[in-house]
Amino acid sequence: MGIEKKKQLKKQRDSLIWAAAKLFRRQGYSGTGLRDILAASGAARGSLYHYFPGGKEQIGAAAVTAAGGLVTETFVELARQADGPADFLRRYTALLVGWLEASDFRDGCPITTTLLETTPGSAAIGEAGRAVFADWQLVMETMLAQDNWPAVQIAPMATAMIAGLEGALLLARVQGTAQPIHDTVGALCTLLEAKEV
Amino acid sequence: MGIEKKKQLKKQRDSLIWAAAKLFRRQGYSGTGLRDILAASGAARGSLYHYFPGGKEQIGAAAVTAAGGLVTETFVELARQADGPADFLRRYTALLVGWLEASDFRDGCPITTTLLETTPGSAAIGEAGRAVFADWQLVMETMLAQDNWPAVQIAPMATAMIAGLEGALLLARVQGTAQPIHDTVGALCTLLEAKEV
DNA sequence: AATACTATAGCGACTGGTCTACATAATATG
DNA sequence: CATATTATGTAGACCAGTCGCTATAGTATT
Repeated sequence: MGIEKKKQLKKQRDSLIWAAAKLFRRQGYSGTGLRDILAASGAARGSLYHYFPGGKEQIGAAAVTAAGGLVTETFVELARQADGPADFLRRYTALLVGWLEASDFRDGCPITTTLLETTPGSAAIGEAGRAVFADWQLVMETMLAQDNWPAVQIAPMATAMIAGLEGALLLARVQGTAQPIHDTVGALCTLLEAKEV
Repeated sequence: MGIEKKKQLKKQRDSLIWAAAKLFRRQGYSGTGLRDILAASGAARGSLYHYFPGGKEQIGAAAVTAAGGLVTETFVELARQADGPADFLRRYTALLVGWLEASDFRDGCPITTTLLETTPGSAAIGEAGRAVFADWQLVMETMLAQDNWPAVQIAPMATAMIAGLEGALLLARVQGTAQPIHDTVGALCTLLEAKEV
């Protein structure tokens, strides 16, 4: 009972984190005020500083960790279902394009903007971001290893996959089209299916 | 004489634009105040609103156009010197890594952060960004065409090159290492040199 | 004399952060 | 079991500082 109660109580905390993550994704870190987060989550100012005595920076780091972690979970689940890295990318593309179009290309990567704004100014947010990228990298590397890629090619190829996705997402948002994602993923898949790197 | 004089007078305007571009690149759009730009350029507030009656949004768009245009010029010059797209990427990588290390990974892409923050909120900045990306795309496509790529592959491959560079630059800044750039460019070069897409 | 440009004071709105008052919950003590 | 006591969490007023922007006075250029 105590545990469930605690979970209930932590609901306010979670609500704050997710409200912050959504707002940071759309308007960036500096462009989002604590008042926006408070209004979106319905919490009071006192609650925010109770759960996050470190203020905006701390909730920023928590939002990066939470939103990045959700992407990691999606990656892991998709990697489990997919038949190799190229199939993984195609499946993720389908999801990604769906989200983009549903939000009219407003919702991009939930951590990129915040990280670009706060690197290297905030050590806490930067560290959260590096941890997320490391998780993503691990998922990709595991997939490539299971696809029998030569050991020395695994890490670089995994990085190229993440970089390609991030860059394509940026272009897609700015241009308001999913085309950059299809083009970039197409190129990555060519590379992944050739395998003779 | 009149023309030169006008150029002289426009120096304040240019100074404002470049001060803005540098600050936006490091701290983002929302994170940079007009006071910062004024202080960095040495101009007075009145001058800013004289040259940019549209205020922050207008100087933001001008900064994107100017900084993006400088990158375009670098691309064009490098494309002229390089022996094909893969060589182009390797040469640009050398430059990029040099700039990154010289700034301790503080100076990334001069337009990415601003665009992510203001898309789709600001039509003017978004339009400036799309124009820059279109220029970059044209440079890449021209290079691929000269390298005798099949017509249908040219546009997607050009997009993938830009996306890869942008994503790698993001990862490099956050991780404080040039490795993501080397890895991503390596993968792109493999693709470019195979050509059997 | 007219135009182009500079300089600064000041506006209302908003920033992140602090502080105190208060409600609720868990624990301790008779 | 009932009542004190201490954590825990909520609520909002308030602060100094900064935001983008406007208005006005002044200087320089043509």
